Amino acid sequence: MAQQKVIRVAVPVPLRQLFDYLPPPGPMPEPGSRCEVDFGNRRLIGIVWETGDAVHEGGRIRAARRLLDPAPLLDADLRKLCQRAATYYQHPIGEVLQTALPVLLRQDNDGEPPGELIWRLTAQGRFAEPEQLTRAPRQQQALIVLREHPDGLSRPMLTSLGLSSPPLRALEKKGWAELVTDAPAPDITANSAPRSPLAQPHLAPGPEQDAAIRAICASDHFVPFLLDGVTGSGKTEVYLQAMAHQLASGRQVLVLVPEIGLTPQTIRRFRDRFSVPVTVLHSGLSDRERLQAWHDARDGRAGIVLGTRSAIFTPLRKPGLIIVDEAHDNSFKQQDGFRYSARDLAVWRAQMLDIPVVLGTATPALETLHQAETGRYRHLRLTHRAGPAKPPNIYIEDCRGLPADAPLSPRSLEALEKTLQADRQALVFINRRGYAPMLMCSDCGWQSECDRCDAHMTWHRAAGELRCHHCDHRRPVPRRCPQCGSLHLRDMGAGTEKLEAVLASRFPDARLIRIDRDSTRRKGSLDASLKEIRRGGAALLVGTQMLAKGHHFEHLDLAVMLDADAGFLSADFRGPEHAAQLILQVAGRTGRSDHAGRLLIQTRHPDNPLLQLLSRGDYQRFAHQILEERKQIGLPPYGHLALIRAEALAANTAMTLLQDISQSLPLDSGLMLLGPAPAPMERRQGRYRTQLLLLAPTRGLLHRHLPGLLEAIGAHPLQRKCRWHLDVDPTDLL
DNA sequence: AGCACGCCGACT
DNA sequence: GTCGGCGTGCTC
Repeated sequence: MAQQKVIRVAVPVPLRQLFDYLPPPGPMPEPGSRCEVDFGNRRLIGIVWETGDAVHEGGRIRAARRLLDPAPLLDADLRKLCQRAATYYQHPIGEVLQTALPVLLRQDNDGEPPGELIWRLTAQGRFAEPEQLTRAPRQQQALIVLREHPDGLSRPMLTSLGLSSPPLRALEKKGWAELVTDAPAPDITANSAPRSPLAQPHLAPGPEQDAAIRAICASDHFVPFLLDGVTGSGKTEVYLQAMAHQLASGRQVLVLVPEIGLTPQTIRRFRDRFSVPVTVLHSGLSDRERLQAWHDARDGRAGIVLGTRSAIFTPLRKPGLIIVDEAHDNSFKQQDGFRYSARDLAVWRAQMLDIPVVLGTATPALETLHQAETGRYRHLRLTHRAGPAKPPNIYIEDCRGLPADAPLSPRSLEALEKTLQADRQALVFINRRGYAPMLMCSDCGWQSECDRCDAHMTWHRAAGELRCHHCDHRRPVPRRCPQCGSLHLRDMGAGTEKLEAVLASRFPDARLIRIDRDSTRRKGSLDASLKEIRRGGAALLVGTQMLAKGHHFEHLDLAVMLDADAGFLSADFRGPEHAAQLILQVAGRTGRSDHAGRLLIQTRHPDNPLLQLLSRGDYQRFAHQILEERKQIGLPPYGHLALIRAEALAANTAMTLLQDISQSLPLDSGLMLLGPAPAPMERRQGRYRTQLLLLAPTRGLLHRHLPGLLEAIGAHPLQRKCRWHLDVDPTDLL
């Protein structure tokens, strides 16, 4: 009898294997198609991963129920990417696919493009006059906008124009507007008459930009580029011109940006330059919109796909180029579940597609820089700011003599004052929300500690609460010390809220704008603040990372950075690298075309040689210094890391598990074990956390040991009492 | 991860 | 006498 044919299915369960099924009735399914299968006593939607011959070793083989897709949903390239990622990160393939597919395709949907929903005016609405709506300004605005776009507008477009649903619904009720399904846009990769993808002419590139553009456009095969350009050197213009080259020949471009970088300004810059459709994938999309975007990309209707981390899995009909902007940014690494690096996947995907990939940044991750310097990536440098702009000046402000309760030094205050007097804006950057990071009793020494974490609770003064920033546990601020009843409670340190108060009393007439997660919780309030800033005029901005990343402010002359020391003193070996990237990013936010900006770094370690290098704006030398240190101890990029974290409710469970596991490794393997040791914050959200770090001189050695290690954990009796995961190439060790 | 099976404590 | 606690094992 001939061998029975089976399909091997990737099922959405956390198991590192495929499951064999007999093919469902009908045509033999192709890899990449979804099918419904019985699994245990559940029914699941899996992806046919491969076909093969049945090997019956006792295990029964059930028949798949039905095939959902007549043609594969995932093309061969995307399957290869997912497979490689599953192997590399040792993550269950079924869960990798959950990340790669839009939610609606993980379910029993027909997989057909839904057609885009478009708002447009009805015949009646076209004769309506905005003056009739003076009492409903939002509806009036909606009516005006829709009048200007007779072909209608999609919800994402309306959102980007600042229109929300309620006023549109109100117009619909009046019979003036309607929601219709749009006819599909044309496939831009099809062989239509060649036309220019440009809606606006390019800017004239400088010599360095020109060289970079030529180099990228000259490669019609896989070449990884590091576009290493200081802030203001015009990386975006390089992207745009390289993109135009691809778009003109009917190829698509995939652009990845950090989570926080997907701002309306960025999107507008791409939309303004090109006449081809720009599809934006951001967290605000509904499942339906996400599915629509996925199809637009796959069917070639999207010329440019712009998105965050997970956009790396977008199918492309005819891909020509991949760009990763701010490629050093940590948000490209997923920090839970399937912990992939979208930056690394971008390079793999480009390699599989045999197309160029550009990693653009002013402060390359040391891994990336090392690849460029060893010749594996092509290093394109933009060393000058475009136009007459001068680089920002960075000053180290010695704060050793500063009293503990004064967050700003006299010199910083003076600089802020001068900036205000010049009718310009200044930013006070502090990476800490709330009023004060802890409350303390002057009499008995009690401190505001979280009962679930080894951390202090932050005083949020306006909210009248103590909050733990690690588990979000909240409680009212005690009036008396909970331990001794004393009334002498005082706050230690400063957060954005206190800075705001300090500045308000020092500069009572100044306009103050605070931007952090607390002040921007309400929808639209971030936009309102940004608008306020862009309006110009003297102002003091107080903010966290949120303000430092992704936005450029025209009127900002000065930045003061308050807690730069924390990064340099961090237990994470990448602390200084990340601190440097942040410092230069903040510095880059200052200045204007004819006037150099200024950054004051307040520090209690003014002699730190690394800080000295940064104050000269010399990231290259800073990076080489750190690379040299890493080389000595074999840390990345000279060595390769994997981290196993485990946590449990009881104090020693996770530690015992990891100890047993680490003993299962051969001693002479060449693998270096660091730990198991308690995590830097051992207790978090009521769980005790332990970690085991594996360091290997070669990637191969590291990866050879991972499957066995995971198997050992899976077989361990304590495994069920622990939550655990493996992080390959961890970026944050804390 | 789910989900069933299985074996010991306080209830209609 | 049963409902239900979560330990253990399995999923083609």
